[in-house]
Amino acid sequence: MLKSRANIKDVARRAGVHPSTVSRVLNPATRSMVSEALAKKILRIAEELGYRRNPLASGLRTRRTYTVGVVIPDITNPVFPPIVRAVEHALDEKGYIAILADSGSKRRSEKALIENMKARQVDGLILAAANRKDHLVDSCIDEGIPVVLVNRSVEQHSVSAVINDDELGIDLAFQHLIDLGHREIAYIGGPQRASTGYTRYRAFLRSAKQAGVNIDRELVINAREFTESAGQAAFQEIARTGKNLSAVLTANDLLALGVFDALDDLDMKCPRDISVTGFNDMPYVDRFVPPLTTVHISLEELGVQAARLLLEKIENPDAPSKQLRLEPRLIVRGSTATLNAAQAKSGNRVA
Amino acid sequence: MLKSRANIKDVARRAGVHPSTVSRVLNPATRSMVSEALAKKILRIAEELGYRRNPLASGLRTRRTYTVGVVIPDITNPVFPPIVRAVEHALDEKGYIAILADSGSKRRSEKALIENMKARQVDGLILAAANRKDHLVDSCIDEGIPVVLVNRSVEQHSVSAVINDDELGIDLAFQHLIDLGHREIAYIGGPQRASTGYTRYRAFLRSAKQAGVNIDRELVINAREFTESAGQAAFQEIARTGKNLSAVLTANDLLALGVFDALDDLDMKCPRDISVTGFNDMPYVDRFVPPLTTVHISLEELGVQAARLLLEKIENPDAPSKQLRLEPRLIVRGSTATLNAAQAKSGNRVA
DNA sequence: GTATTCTATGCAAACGATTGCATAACGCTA
DNA sequence: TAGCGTTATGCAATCGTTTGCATAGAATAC
Repeated sequence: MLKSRANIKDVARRAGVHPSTVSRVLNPATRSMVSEALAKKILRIAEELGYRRNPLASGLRTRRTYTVGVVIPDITNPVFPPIVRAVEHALDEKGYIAILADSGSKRRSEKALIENMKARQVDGLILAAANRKDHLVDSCIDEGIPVVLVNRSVEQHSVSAVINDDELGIDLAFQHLIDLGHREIAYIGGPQRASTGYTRYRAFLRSAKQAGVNIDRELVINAREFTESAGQAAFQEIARTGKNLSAVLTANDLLALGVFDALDDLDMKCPRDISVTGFNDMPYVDRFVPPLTTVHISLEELGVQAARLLLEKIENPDAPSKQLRLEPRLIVRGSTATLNAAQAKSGNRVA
Repeated sequence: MLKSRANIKDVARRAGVHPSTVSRVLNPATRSMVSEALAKKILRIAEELGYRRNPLASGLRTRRTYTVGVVIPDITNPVFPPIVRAVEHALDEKGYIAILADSGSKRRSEKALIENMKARQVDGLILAAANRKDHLVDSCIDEGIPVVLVNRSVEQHSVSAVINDDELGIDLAFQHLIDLGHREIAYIGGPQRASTGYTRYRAFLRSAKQAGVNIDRELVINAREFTESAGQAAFQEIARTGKNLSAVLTANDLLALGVFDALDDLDMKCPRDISVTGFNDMPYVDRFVPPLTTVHISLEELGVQAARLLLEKIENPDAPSKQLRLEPRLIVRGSTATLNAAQAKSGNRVA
């Protein structure tokens, strides 16, 4: 990195003023402290020299770096790119940059990532992988670092978050299956340490109860991770019970894809033999075999609102934390179908 | 951001030494300048206090921020997340962070993004959206900023890049179609300002010439962008010619998806009526209707090597630039089929 | 014991930008 | 013109870290 860029001293030298005057002119909040004629002259010279403030330097002094750490569990999970893009664009509009960290599945690594970001004096953090009980989130709050969670919440309610109405989403999917005539419904959920996994599971049980449908607990499995392979394994486990079922409601789209894979292995067809629903409406699920019926959440809105909440928190640290709950909707595609006569008579003994 | 973190002065005070001594101990390259006993004491205290170096401060002094700018055109294009993840992981292993910028389709915005990164003294840039003639790349090189291009190259050969052997990839796809008996082959390419668009187009023409196949130039269209909608529009334009064809070779997977959409609109089936090939093997193409035959490139390897090349360039700025060319391979799935008798007889007059 | 050489540590300045305080300059009034 | 009040600008220190130079202290040789 060559020293080829103009700095404040260069501008000051050419304008024949002190660097502090240049600084005051370049900051709109202090510009009125300088005479208008001189301010104009300084602004012109700064532009001629292509001067750009160095946020490293100013951040050292002001403790504001215009930097936000964005920690996600897996950028290749199609749910996250739209979120990240929306976050990055919203931050950029306000002069902030996003430092991206993909934590993978290792929590220890995430601790290091966050420490790294703290050392760099990030102005705040957007976290997409918090656990319901999350020491990392706790410690950031304790240190006064603004934090916003995306699509997750923690049990400590003083943390800002943008989430979806998971209860409504699961209920929409459940009612859809009921309306199609399904009664023997399996559930494949996600890890219970995540609020989405926990809330969607409880919502499933409640929807069933409210619909007066008796759920066979052997048909309810919470997978270790929200992945295709975990979904596949969970369905295989359900298949081994030999129980009757005609539909599977899953806690996210990747789990549903895993169910598709398992059905392929068993020479079964969705939705002919088993109807399947997902959650998230991640990109491209409309192109799958079959196109996935799923609960749509607005990924972009998640990102935009997360960035907005965080910027507010940065500007006004003492303001109370907010939870924004977005409303999902059901998108019916080809993975769910009316319970047919053959299914109703013998069920689908998947063994 | 509260001032709650230990700094070098805190460590020095507790150790009873000067801050410069602490600095020397904490840098492995200068540790031997301090006595072993004192070094051990300082390291222990630094750990007790949870000290972390602040790269903003050290970067100001040393002009090394351990920060890399990563500029991509669209994080929601499934080709990029695996690349970004690989980049981010490789950088993280060496103590660098990735500043992510998603430029969208606006070149002006990209100029601002890069200027923003320069102001923050990034140690280098990884660019995934360079044009063949690219003033932004030129200016970075002129300023001595290390740059590595991903999946793109520029005509100025002194720029480091990780690319794929596009000629081989296109030839593999072309030969595959020839082997299946296709002779009336359309081509939908990408923007010619991108090296991938240009090189794949020329490779298509050359493969046809070498195979002794006469290509109808009305069946060759280079789209404005590498998007589904551009691919769809391009195929619609080809359909309007009323020319016979039995296969479409596209320059990337998104264009191929656009062709799928256009075929749906025309009540035609792939591969029954038209075989289609893509390029990149982006995630999930194996789940589409039909599963896409495509040229596989290793996205993760692109990212890993880009990060590696850049780190080398940062460490050794005067070393000659390198181009790394990765070998693609064909993945045959369900979007291509043998030319059938009915097709061969009447061709597919798509009008 | 004294002089010389080597080693370990401290000092001060640098990096780029900001800001509280001091004061020079300007404007107004008697 | 002198005195007072206000405004505009400069000064110096800060932020956290690094590093060339100076020198105190230790070790060695005579």
